[in-house]
Order: sequence, then C-alpha cells, then structure tokens
Amino acid sequence: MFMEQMSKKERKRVEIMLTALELFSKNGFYTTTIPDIAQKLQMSVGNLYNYFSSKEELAQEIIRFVSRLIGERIHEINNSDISTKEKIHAIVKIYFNLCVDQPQMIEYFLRVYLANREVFTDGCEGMVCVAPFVTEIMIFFEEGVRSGDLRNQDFFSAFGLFMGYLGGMAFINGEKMLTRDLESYVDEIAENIYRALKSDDAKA
Amino acid sequence: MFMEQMSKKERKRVEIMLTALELFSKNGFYTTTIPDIAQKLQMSVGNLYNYFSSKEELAQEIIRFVSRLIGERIHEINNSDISTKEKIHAIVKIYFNLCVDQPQMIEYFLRVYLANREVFTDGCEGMVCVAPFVTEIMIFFEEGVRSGDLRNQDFFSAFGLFMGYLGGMAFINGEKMLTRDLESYVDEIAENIYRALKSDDAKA
Amino acid sequence: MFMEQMSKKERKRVEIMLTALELFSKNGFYTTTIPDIAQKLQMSVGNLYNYFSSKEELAQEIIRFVSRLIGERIHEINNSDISTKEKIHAIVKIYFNLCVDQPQMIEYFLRVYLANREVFTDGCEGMVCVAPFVTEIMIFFEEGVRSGDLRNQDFFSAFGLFMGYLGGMAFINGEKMLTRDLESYVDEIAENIYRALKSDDAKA
Amino acid sequence: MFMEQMSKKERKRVEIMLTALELFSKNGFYTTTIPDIAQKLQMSVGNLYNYFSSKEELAQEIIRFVSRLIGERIHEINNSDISTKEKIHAIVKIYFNLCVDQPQMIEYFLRVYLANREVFTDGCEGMVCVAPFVTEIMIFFEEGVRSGDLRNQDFFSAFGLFMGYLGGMAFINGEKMLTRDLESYVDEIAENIYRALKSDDAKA
DNA sequence: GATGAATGAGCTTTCATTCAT
DNA sequence: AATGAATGAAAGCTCATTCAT
Repeated sequence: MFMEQMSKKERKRVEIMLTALELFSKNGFYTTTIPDIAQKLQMSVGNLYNYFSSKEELAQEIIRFVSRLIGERIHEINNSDISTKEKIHAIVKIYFNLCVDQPQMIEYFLRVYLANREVFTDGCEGMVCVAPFVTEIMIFFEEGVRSGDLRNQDFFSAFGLFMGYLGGMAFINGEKMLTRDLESYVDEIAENIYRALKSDDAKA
Repeated sequence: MFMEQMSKKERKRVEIMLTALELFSKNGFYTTTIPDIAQKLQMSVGNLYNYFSSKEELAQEIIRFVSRLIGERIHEINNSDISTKEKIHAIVKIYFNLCVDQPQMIEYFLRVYLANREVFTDGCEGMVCVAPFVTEIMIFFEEGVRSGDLRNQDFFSAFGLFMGYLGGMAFINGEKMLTRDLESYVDEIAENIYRALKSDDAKA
Repeated sequence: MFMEQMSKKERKRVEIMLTALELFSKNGFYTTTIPDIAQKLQMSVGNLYNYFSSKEELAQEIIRFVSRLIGERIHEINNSDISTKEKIHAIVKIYFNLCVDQPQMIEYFLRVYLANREVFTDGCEGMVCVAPFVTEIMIFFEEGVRSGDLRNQDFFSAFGLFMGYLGGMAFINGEKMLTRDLESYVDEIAENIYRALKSDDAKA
Repeated sequence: MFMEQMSKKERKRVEIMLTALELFSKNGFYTTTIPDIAQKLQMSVGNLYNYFSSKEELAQEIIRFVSRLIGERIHEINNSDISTKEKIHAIVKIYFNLCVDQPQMIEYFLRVYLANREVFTDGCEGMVCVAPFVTEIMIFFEEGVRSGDLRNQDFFSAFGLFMGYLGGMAFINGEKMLTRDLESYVDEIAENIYRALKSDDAKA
C-alpha cells in the first residue's frame, strides 16, 4: 500500500494527519486542541511539533491530502470509458460512498476547510489547496461539453451545482435528517444533475 | 420600519445581534471575541451580558433572526401569483441579492451556523432554529409538485439541490473566484435548477 | 410584634436582612450575589442600596441582629429562677430548637460570621457584633461560679466548651451525619457540659 | 524527610498545596485567587493547572492532606501505652501545638473546609475527605469506653464535645481574644473534657 | 526524535456598585 | 423611593507554542 514507500518520518506525518482529520471533523478546528491530538496518538505535544510547525500547517496539509485523494478517485472516473451520464452517476456514487465510509473526509471539507477560511491562508488561498480535486471536476465538465453531452455554460455554474448539491446532501445526511440511506439517493440525484447540465439534444 | 414597535431593550438586542452577525460572519465564531463585539458597539462587556446570557445564546438568536428574515422573503414569493419557474427565478434572485447586499447573512448561515454545529445545540438542534426558512422552501416545492410543474421526488433531493447549489455559489463568490458579477448568474442558475426539478411534461 | 413600632424604612431593612440571612446561610457569603437577594425580594438592586450601603454592611447588620436575638433568649433563661444545671439544659434546648426551626441563624453564625472574618472588620472587630450574645453567656457563667455550682476557671475555657460544643453539634447535624433527631441529644449534651463545668462539691 | 521519596511532580504538587493552604487559611477560599497562589510560587497560572485541574480540586487535595497529617499524629497517641486521661491530654496538647506552630492547618479546617461546604462536593461529601482524622478520634473514644474509662454514649455527642471544644478554642485564639498563651490552657481543657466524658466509677 | 513542564496572553463570564431616569 | 442598564476590573481557566532535558 502507499505507506510502504515512505520514509519513517513521512509515515508518522500521515498518521498524525489522519488522527487530526478525525478530530477536526468531529469536533471542529478550534475546539480540537493540540494536546487532544497528541493524546489520541499517544505522543507528546512537543514531538508533534517536530512534524508540523503549527496547528494551521497541519490543517493545511490535511486539506491537501484529502483533495488529492478525492481527486484521484474522480481522475479514475474521468479516464474510464463510460458516457457522461454514467460519469455523473459514478461521481455521485463515489462521493456518497465516501460520506458513509469515511465521513471525516467530507466533513473536513465542509466544516473545517470551507468554514474556517482564516486558517487556510498563506499557501492555501483561493483554490490552491483543493486544486487536484477541482481540476478533475473541470476536466469532467469540459469533456462533457466537448462531447456535446453537456450544455456549454460558465464552469462555476456547473461546478456550484455539482459540488453544492453533493455537499448539501452530505450536510443533511450528517445532521441525520434523511429517513433513507444516503446511498439510496444516488440514482435520483445523479438524474437531477444530469437533467440540469445536459445539452438539449442529448438523449434523456 | 420594524424597529419602531420595539421596546428600548429589544432594539438594543437587535443592534447587538446585527453587530455580532457582522463580526461572526467576517471573522468566524471562535475568532470573534465578546470584547470585539462590545467594542464595536461602544458598550461594556458586562452590559452585553445583560442582553444575552452567553456567546452561544447570542449566536443562536442570530440564526433565528436570519432564518426568519430570509423565510419572510421567500414567503412573499410563495404567495405571489407567478409560475413555478418564475418562483425559482425569484428565489435565486433574492438569494443572490442578499449575497451582494447583505453578505453577512448568507455567510453566517454557511460559515457560522452550518460549520459550528456544536454551538447550536440546546434549543437549536436539527432544524429548529432555521425552520422558518426551510418551511418556505418546503411549501414552494410541494406547491410545485401539486401543480404538476415539478417532478414528485424526495423533498431532500430537491432541497439539497436548491440550497446546496445556492450555498455553493455564495461560497465561490465569497472566495472571489467568479470573474463575473454574482447577480449575472441568476438566469442560468435558475434555468439549471428548473431543468433539474421540472416534470417531464412541463413546458421548457 | 416588634415590627409594628418601626418606621416603614426600618421594616424594609429587616425584611432585606431576613432574606439575605437565608441566602447567605444556605449559599455562602461570596456565592450569594446582590442581584440574588434583590430578586428574591422582588426589588431592584439599585433600591437595595438605598437601605444598605454595601454587601458587607448588610452582612454586619445581620450578625448584630442575630446576636441580639439569641442574646435575648439566653437573657430570659439567666433571669429565670432555676438551678445552674437547669439553665445549662435550657440553653442547650433553646440552641437546638433554633437549629431545627430557624437553621439559618445558627448557620449564619457558623458559616458566614465565623468563617469570613475579613467581611466583619470596620465596626465588627473582635466580639463587637456578637457582644449581646457573648455577654449573656458570660453572665450565666459568672452567676454559676458565684453560686458555687460551677468551678471557677478562665471564662474562655468555659465559653469555648459551651459554644464550641453546641456549634460542633449544629455542624454535624447540618451535615446530616446524625442518625437521631438533634433535639433528642439535649439531655446527654447538657449532662456532659454540666459534668465538665460543675464544682466538685456540687450535687451530681 | 517524606518529600524525598516523591517524584519531582509529586513534590511540586505538595509545594503548591502548602502555599495554597497558607493563602486560603489566611485570606479565605474565595478571596484567594489562582493568580495569587501562582505569584507566591513564582509560577505561571497556566502551569499551576498542570498540577491541579481546578481551584476546587486543589482545595480538596489540601483537606485530604491536612486530615491525613493530623490523623497520623493522633494515631501515634492511640498506639501509645498511656491512660485514657493522658491520651486526652496528649490530643489537646498536639492540637494546641498545631494551632500555634502551624496555624494554617487548623484554620484551613475551620474556615475553609467547614465553612465552604459547596466547594467540597464531588468526592469530598460527608466525611470522605476527613476520614483519616475522624477515624482516629473514633478509635480513641471506643477504646476509652471498652476499657471502662469513658461512659458509653453516642459517638457524636463525644466527638462534638471534643472537636467542637478544640475548634472553638482555636477560633477564639485566632481572634486574639485570649489574654494567655493558648498552650497554657492545655491542662484545664483536657480536665474539662475528661470530666465530661469519664465514667462515674473512673478515678478522678 | 521524544518528553511534558512551563509560559503568558487571552478567553468567557461575573458582580458590586453607580447613576440617569 | 425605585428602577435596571451600565460599568469595568477581575476571576477561573485554556491552549498554541517553546525549550530544557
């Protein structure tokens, strides 16, 4: 697995990031303390600072990590030989799977990264830290337009729809407001997205 | 205006809420301090506690206030005699107007209320504090379905699309990622929403 | 009763003192706030300051009041035509009755006056504020000695025994450590005190 | 001495407790602040919280410490091969010595522990935190009864006499009301206690 | 690398007291 | 006499970060 080719120090960095990811997602950035993280890792606070020079740097590395990971998943979908409609379905499915299996990642995105912008400055401005992920969505969209499956419109109109919608559902699910399983929504939500974006001459 | 029929104490409460709303939205809940709020109001810290018994209570009252206010705007649209498609357009317009004219309100929703759920417990669980707003969206959706304009689907599928999309655009706009004016997006975004939700036999 | 010959202002002062006595005894001097007292009296804090110029003055007036009241009870016993042994019994009885019927008074003595000496300076030093009560004990003791019933010893040796003992029992009772009713201890405790103080040639 | 076998952290805890004991006794629990204690120790406020998690916990640990220490002194007396009458004398002597040499301890008992019961809850209810001391008095009393030296009576009647009396004298002494040296009272007070408790057939 | 005691600024909250009305 | 909003100093406590070991 990917941990194997890393140095011991890199492996420890990842371990710290995964633990901090969990705590930040569950309890929030400001309500999670460095001692909390160190304790869960059975590590001293002083030593934690040998791996990350500040709480902010740690938070930034985590969003880069998460963005890269989600980006990779979408990259695979972009590279697969399926229709635009099927790609939408696949992306929604991947996203909701993540929400259920690794909720920390999506929660981190919504409740740490998006909500505490003041933490993600100095090297994380704009989209810098989430570029791998945004780029893949952009590729998906442009290929859909080029192939004639999607209407040509402002990228952000499409991006906001796609990501806002999925994020919104993730939030509603996190609040335990859904009566059904989140994964059971995949079909209808993929359908809604497709209807919103498809070109008028695309097949239903 | 509405301030006139209030007692002096109620007016001061509203004044405090508006100032805190501004600071919380701009700087975040945890990074805004009570002394910050008091200073901006030219008021002593102690006196602020004569109006709100804790920072959390203040935050909760603000979300109730904002939800009521946005709910009222949508209520007017629901009551107006226009088509479902036009209602979608009107809601998007209202929302983006707010984003531009009173960005604090939308930011508060996205970055304070949604992001710091631990603050909104004890009287604000689930949707309690945003009910006025959610209810109006629900009414809009159900009337659209009843009239045959919208497909009948799970409410949250529609709600997530609508609100996730608008929230996503507000966020992107707040990040200064858009090259155009947010309000110039109203048409295409209303169109996307309508396409996603409309029933198959509705007119284009 | 005694309230009748007072001015309206004096009556209000007593009312405030009785309420503060209750709260101070139950919750302690520092944990009881002026707003607490005002609220229980259905009175504004500002107005309370028209009657007492500070929290400390209020506390001092209360101890004078309590000391005078207990002093009067003992005065009656001193003036009654009974033996020294019977007087001891009567004082213990009066004291334990008070503990049961008006526990605030004894508690105030033990937990407010004795414990927070820093509050009772400037006009309450030494025994000044409890003189009425101490004086009666002194009279009791000196008459007992003069009559030959009690051994002649240092007044404070006797006073410490008498009052320390009763105070100790009141404390133990307040802590709910006794299995029996406090009043059922009157006989044996009066007996112990008498044995400790009586002169060698007095009858058993 | 006993500090030697402790870890560095335990030694610091004791150092903090002794300093806090002094300040709490002299100035009271509520009028002594954490910054006061830290300053006297030449230590930062934050660091003090590395040793005790709250002001209340600190106060509780102190009473346990004091109770254990006084308990040990009485334990030695209980174990020594002297008459009941001599034991009473020894306990009074030990107690008055403490009052003179280490007044903080007795004052802490009387003015912090007994007076501020609300501080000593959650792990200090009833007698829990003073058990070592109370237990030794109980042992003394029961052995005295068993040996026929003391009358058999309710334990609390005897305990209240013994401890109330000594506490009362300590208080009077603390108030500078005595004209003589406290230690000069040992004989007559031990005598009074013995007279009160001894059995009728015991020798004078 | 690893530890965790130490720092100190800053947080939320409290409360006796004052004073304009 | 009566009100209660206003003050402001100070309290208990937290926590990111440092540093001697």
